[in-house]
Amino acid sequence: MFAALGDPTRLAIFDRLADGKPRSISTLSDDADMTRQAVTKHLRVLESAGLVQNHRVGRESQYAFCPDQLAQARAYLDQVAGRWESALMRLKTFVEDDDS
Amino acid sequence: MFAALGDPTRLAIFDRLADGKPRSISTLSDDADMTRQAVTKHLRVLESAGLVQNHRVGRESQYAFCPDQLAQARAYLDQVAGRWESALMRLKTFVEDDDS
DNA sequence: TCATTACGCAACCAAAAAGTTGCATTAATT
DNA sequence: AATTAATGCAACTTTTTGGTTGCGTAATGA
Repeated sequence: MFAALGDPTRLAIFDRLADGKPRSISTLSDDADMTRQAVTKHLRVLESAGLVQNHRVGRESQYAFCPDQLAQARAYLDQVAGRWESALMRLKTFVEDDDS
Repeated sequence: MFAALGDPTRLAIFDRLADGKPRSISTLSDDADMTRQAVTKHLRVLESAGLVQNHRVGRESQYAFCPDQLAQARAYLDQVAGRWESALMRLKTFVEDDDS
């Protein structure tokens, strides 16, 4: 998941789709300075990371933002931050105890 | 930053350092099934992403958790989630207006 | 002092990732 | 029916990345 967002191109696409509007591959390719195939590959990566969803309509395949994994990433970061905070707390307590 | 956490080995190291205790390179290498040099490289990547800090003490260099960038990542994800939420709101309003 | 421990640097290698090109296919348009 | 627009598939090239090995150096300890 972090790996999927780790590429600047993919992060840009992801960021762009965060407004909720689904977009076709060619639409997304238009203002990316690379081939449609390259964009397609990136979209597949984002999709298999669960960050984006695809469904085909007519002759074009629409990619849309998918919030589930995003929430999971936030939860993980929160958990890490929590561990760090409580470690700080223990350190503070230790220092205070030592001080008395 | 996402790229730095995108590698499983680096994520493991980062996660391990989240308890606040600084650790030396060799300590971190001991229970990683790879060379010390490989671990060193990963630590450098984490450091240049601002996720970890290094300071040398005696003959060993201690790497410690660094919360700043973590907070920034959380802020970004929150912002994206926020955009998504408000997009949902607008859609809901639109549907309701359309419904009346 | 001499061995050992912890590290840095640089070259090297293999595998994966990013991107391209060419061609085939399906759907929409006229 | 013929053309065009949107995509898929596959092979290929080029960088990047993850990892190793070899060697040199600074700090520790006996």
